[in-house]
Amino acid sequence: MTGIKEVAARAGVSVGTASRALSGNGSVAAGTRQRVLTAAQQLNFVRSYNASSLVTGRSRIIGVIVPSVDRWYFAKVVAGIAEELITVGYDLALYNIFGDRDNQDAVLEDFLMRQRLDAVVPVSLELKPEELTRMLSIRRPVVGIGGPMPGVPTIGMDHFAAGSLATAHLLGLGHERIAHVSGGIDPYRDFKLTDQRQAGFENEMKRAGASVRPEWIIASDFTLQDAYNKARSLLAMPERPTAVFAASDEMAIGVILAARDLGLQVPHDLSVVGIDGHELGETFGLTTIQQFPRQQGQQAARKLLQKLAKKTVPFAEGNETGGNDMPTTGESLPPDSLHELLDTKFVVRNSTAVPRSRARDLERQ
Amino acid sequence: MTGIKEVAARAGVSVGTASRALSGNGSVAAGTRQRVLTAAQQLNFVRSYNASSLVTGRSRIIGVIVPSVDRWYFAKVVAGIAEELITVGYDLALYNIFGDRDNQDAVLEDFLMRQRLDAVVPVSLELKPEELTRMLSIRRPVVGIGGPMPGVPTIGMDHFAAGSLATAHLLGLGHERIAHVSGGIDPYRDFKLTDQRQAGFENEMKRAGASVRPEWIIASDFTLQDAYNKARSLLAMPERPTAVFAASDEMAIGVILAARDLGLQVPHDLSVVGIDGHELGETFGLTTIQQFPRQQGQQAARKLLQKLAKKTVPFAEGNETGGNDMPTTGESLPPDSLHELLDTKFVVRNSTAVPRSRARDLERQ
DNA sequence: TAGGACTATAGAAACGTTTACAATGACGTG
DNA sequence: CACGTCATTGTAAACGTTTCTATAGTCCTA
Repeated sequence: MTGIKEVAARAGVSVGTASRALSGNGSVAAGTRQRVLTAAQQLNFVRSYNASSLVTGRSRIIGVIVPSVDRWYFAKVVAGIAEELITVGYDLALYNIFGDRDNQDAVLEDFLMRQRLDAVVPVSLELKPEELTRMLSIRRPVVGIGGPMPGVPTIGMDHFAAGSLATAHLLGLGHERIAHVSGGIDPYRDFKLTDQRQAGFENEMKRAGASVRPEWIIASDFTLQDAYNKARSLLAMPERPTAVFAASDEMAIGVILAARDLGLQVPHDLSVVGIDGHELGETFGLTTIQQFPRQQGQQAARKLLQKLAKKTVPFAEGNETGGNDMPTTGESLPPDSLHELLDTKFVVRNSTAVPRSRARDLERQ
Repeated sequence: MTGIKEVAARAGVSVGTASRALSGNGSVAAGTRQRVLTAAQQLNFVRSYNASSLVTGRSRIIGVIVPSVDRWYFAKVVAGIAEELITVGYDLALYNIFGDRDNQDAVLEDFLMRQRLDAVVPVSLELKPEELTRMLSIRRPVVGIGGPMPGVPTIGMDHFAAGSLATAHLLGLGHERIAHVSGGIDPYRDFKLTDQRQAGFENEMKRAGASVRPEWIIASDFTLQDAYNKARSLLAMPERPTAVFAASDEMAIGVILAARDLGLQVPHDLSVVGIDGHELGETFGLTTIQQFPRQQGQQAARKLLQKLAKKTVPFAEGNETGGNDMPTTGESLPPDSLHELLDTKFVVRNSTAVPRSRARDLERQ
């Protein structure tokens, strides 16, 4: 194993000088640096990250905690973070929680504490206050993705606004009997996003004077399959909605498939809106509110790297500068400069239309 | 920062003893161990992984290299590996190549060399011989997932057998005009799996005396969207196949959707088979050959951990013992004990049936 | 009871870097 | 010309563990 000692020896300098030449810290005469560099190259020297981590206290590893990498959203987020980190030579340590609280606790205890992470990106993690405290106690920068976390900068989208927008779109087309498929069961039970999207829906309905029927609020789990099954039941009822707002594209497509299998025509018999911007939506012509998880990941990573750059690593930040010019879509969330909302894009395709009854009325005129 | 020194002091022992008590290596009196343990707990001690990595030479980090985490197969594989590693306290460093050769090179150079990985899992990586040599030169265990790699143990499925099986199923139903949608374009151009699945198809067709029409071999990219588009062209032709074997479920579903949109009935006008076991397949009633990427990941991880357990880390292994009782589905690959083939499961649902013409014949009898 | 085989412990030397400190010399300024 | 400043370098002390070596004690057996 060829270490920095050998390099120094070959270049005829001390290890200190060699280290300075190699790392770029401290001043080294141009000629000397060159000699060290070529010596290193000739010896095929690679610096031991362990050793330098030990003394510098920074590992160049960033932890990413996700509920489940194999879900569309999380996979994209991880890809975004990875994309950003790879360019600057940081490693990405992935912790997959599987929506399991025990796992989550284990991860928080076992890994975050092992001083080996320079920073952490919790994504869509619903932490209890004491867990949050624990996470912050490692005194490393934390940038979350998903919902806001007290005292932690986060990147996300405006769920309430998205719910409102989707609903307003349907109402605007003339729909009054609108169902909502939410993602609130099992592993995602206490995800705030579910409540917020639903709140946006209900709020908009109320504003328009449309009634929200409890039996038309369907709790699903973000999977196409489950939404399909539940939509079949819903749409088979004697009285059915003319439109469905699903809290995710996958669920929306489940609804579309269920409708098709029941012989209903989308959008004429049933309009469907989703949220996400899932690739599947293109093929199905799904009207949706696109978010950009990959960019959320990138943005979080950039924010983190920026924090890492200024060596000062505060425990928890009261308030941040320079975060106030962000696009705060709608007035749904209190202006919290810690929680950065990324823009979404409303994409109207042909899964939504004027309801059949209304269309007849219009023709008649 | 409370280190092992403080713990030792509080327990009234030397650091050596404290280390032995905490790590479980070497002998420590039961009472002493207990005292050390409680001291550690009281001081909230957490061992510095950097320091111990430095001296032991093992980092407890395993690198996983995937083309793109946000693809179904890779996400599942990563989840499987993560699941296995989390239980034994290993960290997972994720390298997302994005199907980009430059990135791939950068990763190989920058990361594998940084002695910080205890082992590497390349998944579906097509390496040039010199790259393979380089990867093995880090003298750490390597277990691949996907195709076989010379000198490296790998986990995968039998692509040729799957191609044969899918085709035989269609032929068995009476189909003769069968098209194949393969996954051979752009980022996946030189994936061996594409060729093998196609070879299985062609071989089986030949055996049955059915003709393989070049214009019915469609190169796609594993995405639903692209397969949908290409299938629309294919199925709109005056003469069209009665069945399609797609090299992945996502593409198969793209074909089904295209057929539906053209007014064709699946399975009566068109039978479709896929490969994968994608969850979407359930909703579409897709006949498919299931593979289990998550289990492939787990298996690879287990194999790796096992290698890691016996400290001896060979450079490259000529041959392995204990790997010969594996399920070698079909006679498609030379029996190579390094390449472990995991079982697949043929799931017949209702996207395949006797072709309409044949059905009429049968009725007539 | 003497000797050997263990067990439990302390002490100190690694592991491979970075960096604080000190020393040297060159250069510019009053 | 003397002195301060600055750039360059060497030396050695960290960083926080693990593990090797040595020593003292304990127990068993011949």
